Amino acid sequence: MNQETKTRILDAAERLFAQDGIKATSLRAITEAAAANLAAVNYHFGSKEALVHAVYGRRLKPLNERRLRMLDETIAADPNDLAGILRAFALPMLETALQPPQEGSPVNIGSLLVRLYTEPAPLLERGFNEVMACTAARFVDAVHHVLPHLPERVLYWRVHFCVGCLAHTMNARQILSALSHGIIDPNNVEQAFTQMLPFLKAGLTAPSEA
Amino acid sequence: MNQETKTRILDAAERLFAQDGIKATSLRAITEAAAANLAAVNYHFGSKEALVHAVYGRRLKPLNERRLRMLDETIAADPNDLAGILRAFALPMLETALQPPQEGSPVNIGSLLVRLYTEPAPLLERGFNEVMACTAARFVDAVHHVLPHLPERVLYWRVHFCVGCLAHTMNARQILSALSHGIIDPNNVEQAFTQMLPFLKAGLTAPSEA
DNA sequence: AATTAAAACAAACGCATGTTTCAAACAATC
DNA sequence: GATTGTTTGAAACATGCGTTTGTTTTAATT
Repeated sequence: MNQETKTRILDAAERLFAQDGIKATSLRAITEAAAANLAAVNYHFGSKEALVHAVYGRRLKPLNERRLRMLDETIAADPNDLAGILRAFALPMLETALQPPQEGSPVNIGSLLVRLYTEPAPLLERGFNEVMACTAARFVDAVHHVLPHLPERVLYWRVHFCVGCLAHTMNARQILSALSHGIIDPNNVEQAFTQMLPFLKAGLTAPSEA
Repeated sequence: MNQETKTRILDAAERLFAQDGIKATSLRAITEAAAANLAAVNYHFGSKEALVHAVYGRRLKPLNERRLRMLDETIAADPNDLAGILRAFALPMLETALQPPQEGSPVNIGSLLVRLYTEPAPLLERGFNEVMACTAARFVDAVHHVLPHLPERVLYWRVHFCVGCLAHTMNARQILSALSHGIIDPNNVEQAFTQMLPFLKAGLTAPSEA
């Protein structure tokens, strides 16, 4: 069983989905970029939708597993280490999102993720959302343990804002580059996290009005 | 000169673009929703791309003008009023993004905006980006005046994070709803702003590591 | 060497898209 | 009331899409 072509198609599709969107990426573009025949997608995956699922499935589960593993380790060491929690929350995402397209292609998952939530849609219902949602719930719990005084409603809002910061940092890189007149390199993982950490920490621990 | 059909098409296109995306919305869907003939789009606007420009042009400029007017008023009253600056920055956006589709349809600009930055793309280059970018630059200046000690690099990062919070609040409403098990209404403008304000304020004024 | 399964291939299918065409209906003006 | 310019209308255009088909090539097995 030769998986080589299959992998080439996955890599090409992943890159093109992130770049242009799922609906806007044709099988012809994918197979051309993968140096494969047009019919190969339907042969190896069955349909375009099945290919989409394969593309996401390959990346999403390992990523969230890594985030949860880091979270568990942090909590085991010190359940009140808010910086560590935020590190587990953000760093794996930033690494896979900002890293320049590596050899072998763990390509920009951030751009890939944003498609999941903005594409016309029948994808969101179909399962991948759950994996993200349950990871997010774990972080809500972890933050809640550090900040037990926060009303539930405030907690949810603030975690939501954290997700927004992270998502925007992963996806709107050219905006940051333009906003800063080019003096910031939005692909610098370490800098992104170093800047993000105090911002999120302060936001989460801010005095709550209600 | 009968502008009625033209307006009906703009309204329908705006709604469908926000809902399904630009590329995924066909002229047939638009003209059907607008109770107009298929050829009407090309007659009134020239092409689909020109229609897209018309849809955005109608909403984006007035919105940013309102934001800048609020910003000017705030600064005139007290140039160190960070909360007022953030209010001018976020509130007009939240109102047009979260408000349920009103009569006459100042429809969800948030969803519309996110399309601008995630759709395949030749849109971004074509001008609308500038209007948003120059508004953002004004807010950078305003925040910089309140927090003159912040290094430039840190300032840009933090404003970028603020944009992320705002964008995510406008667009990922179903995520917040799910995350909070339904106890938060993500369309409540006042609550969104009330929660966002202390978060952003604390994030912007946090001690900076570098 | 013959057989068989896996993989790649070129070609075509039916369908939806943006656009164009040209005639019909309408409105306003002289 | 005829004429002119504007707006609608139905149909067709070419193009690109996802998918299917039948055949050929490749690789492994007997």
